[in-house]
Amino acid sequence: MEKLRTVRGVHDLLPEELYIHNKVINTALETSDNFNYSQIEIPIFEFAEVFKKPLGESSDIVTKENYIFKDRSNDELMLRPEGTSGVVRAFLNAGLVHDIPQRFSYYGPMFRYERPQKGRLRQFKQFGVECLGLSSTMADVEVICLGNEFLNKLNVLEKINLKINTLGDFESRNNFRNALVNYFEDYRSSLSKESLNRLSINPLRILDSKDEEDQKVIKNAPNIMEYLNVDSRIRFQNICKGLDHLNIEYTIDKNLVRGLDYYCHTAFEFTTNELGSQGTVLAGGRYDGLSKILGGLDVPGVGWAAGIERLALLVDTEIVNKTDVVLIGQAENFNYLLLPIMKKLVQQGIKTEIIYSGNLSKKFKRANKIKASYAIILGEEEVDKKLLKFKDLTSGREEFIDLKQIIKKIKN
RNA sequence: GCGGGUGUAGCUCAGUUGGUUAGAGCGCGGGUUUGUGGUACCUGAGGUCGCCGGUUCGAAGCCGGUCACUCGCCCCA
Repeated sequence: MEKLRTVRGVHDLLPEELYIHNKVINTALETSDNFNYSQIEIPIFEFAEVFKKPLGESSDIVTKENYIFKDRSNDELMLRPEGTSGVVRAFLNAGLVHDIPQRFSYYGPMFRYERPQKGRLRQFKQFGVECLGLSSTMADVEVICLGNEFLNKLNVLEKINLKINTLGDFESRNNFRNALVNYFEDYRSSLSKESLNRLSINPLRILDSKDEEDQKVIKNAPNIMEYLNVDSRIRFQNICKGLDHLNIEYTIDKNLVRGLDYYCHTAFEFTTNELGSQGTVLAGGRYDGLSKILGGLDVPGVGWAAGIERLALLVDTEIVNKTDVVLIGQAENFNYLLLPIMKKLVQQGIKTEIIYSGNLSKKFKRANKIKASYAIILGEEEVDKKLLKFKDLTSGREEFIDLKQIIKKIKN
C-alpha cells in the first residue's frame, strides 16, 4: 500500500512558505488598492467555453494543458488556467459595460496540466489586475506602473528586467504575420521542428524560439516596427514616453510576442534570470478583442498577471512569527488556571501560547523557540500572593504583578 | 509531451570493489535541575535505503520498470 500523497505538480503549503506567499499577495493587494483597483473574486471553474473561446481551440492551454471535466449535469467545465477571461466574463455579466472604466484585481489558484518544474506547478497562484474600458495608452502605462510599483515594494526590482513590445492593431499584426510567413517559408530547412510547427499554427511564436539555428534565421526576420500602421506606431511611442516619464527602465524586445489572438498593441513581461527557464514573473498586455469574443460589446482592456510562487522564490524575507507571551504553570495542576488568563490576553489582541508539558526548563526552551517576548508563570507562590510572575524574556527581569498591569506592560 | 540528473531518519547528508545488527549532524522527546530559558552534558524515539520486479548464496549500492522531484525543451505566471 502506497502512502497517500498529493498529485503531481500540486503541493501543500506549510506555514513558512505560506507566510511568504501571503506577503506577496498582501503587497499586491495593497499596491493595487492604492491605484484604486478593487478586488474581485471569480469562480475557480467555469464553463469550458469561457476559456476555450478566448484562448483558441488550438492553443496549448486548451489542447494539452487543460483540466476539463463533465459534472453530473453533463456540463463541460474547466478549471481556470488564467484569470483574465473570467474577469471579463464577470464584468460583462454584471452589466458593467455601461459603467466604465472598471479597475479590478484578483488572486487565486490557476490550473494547468504541464510538466512540473521549479516555479511551474499544476496548481499555482496568480495575482492579476485588469483595467477595462480605457483604450488610451495611459491605461497601459498605468498598469505597467502598478506592476513595477508592486515589484518595487516587494524589493525584488533589482533582480528583474522589464521587456516591452507592441503587436500592433489587428491590421498591422496581420500584415506582419504574412510577412513573417513569407520570410520563414524560405528558410524551412533551417528551422527547428517546433518552429516548423509554429509556422502553420502561430508564426509569431517562432520569434521567441531559443533554438540556436532558429535564432540565426530570426536575426534577419521582418521587424514588427516596420509593419505598424500610423496609429499603432504612435501608440507604442506613447507607451515608451509614458514609461520614460515614470523613470521606469525597460528594453524593447521586438521578439516578445503573445500566443493568444485577443492580444493587441502592448505586450510586456517582467522577467528574472534567477529562476531558470521560468523567468517570467509578471506579464500582461492589451486585449481589446477579448470582450467581443466572449459575446459582449467591444470593450478595450489591459492588464497583467503575476505568479505568486515565482515571486515568492525571489523574495528575501525573514519570517517573523513572534509570540507575545507564553503562559507557564509550575506544575500540571496549575494548568487549568492558564486558559482563563489566555482568554483575557487574547481579548486584548495579545498573541499567547500556553506551554503545557515538560519541566520548567523545557517550557522556557519552548518559549525561546517560539520567540516569546514575555512569560507569565503561575504556581503555589503566585496563588498565595494572588499575583502572577511576569518575566521579560529579553532582559530576564521578573516581578510579581497582576494581570491588568501585565496587559499594560505588554501593550506598552 | 520530449531529453538529462537525483531519490538513504522530520531536515542536510555519509555509507569503501554488492557481505551479516544502515550511520552522523541538526531537529524532536525525556533527564541532569520536584520554580527558570537562549549555552553544556546524559539519554530516548525515529528508516521495510521512493515503490515494484530481476540478477545473486547475499542488494541501499548492479539491471529493468514505475512514481516523485529537479535541469533543459515545449509552453507560460
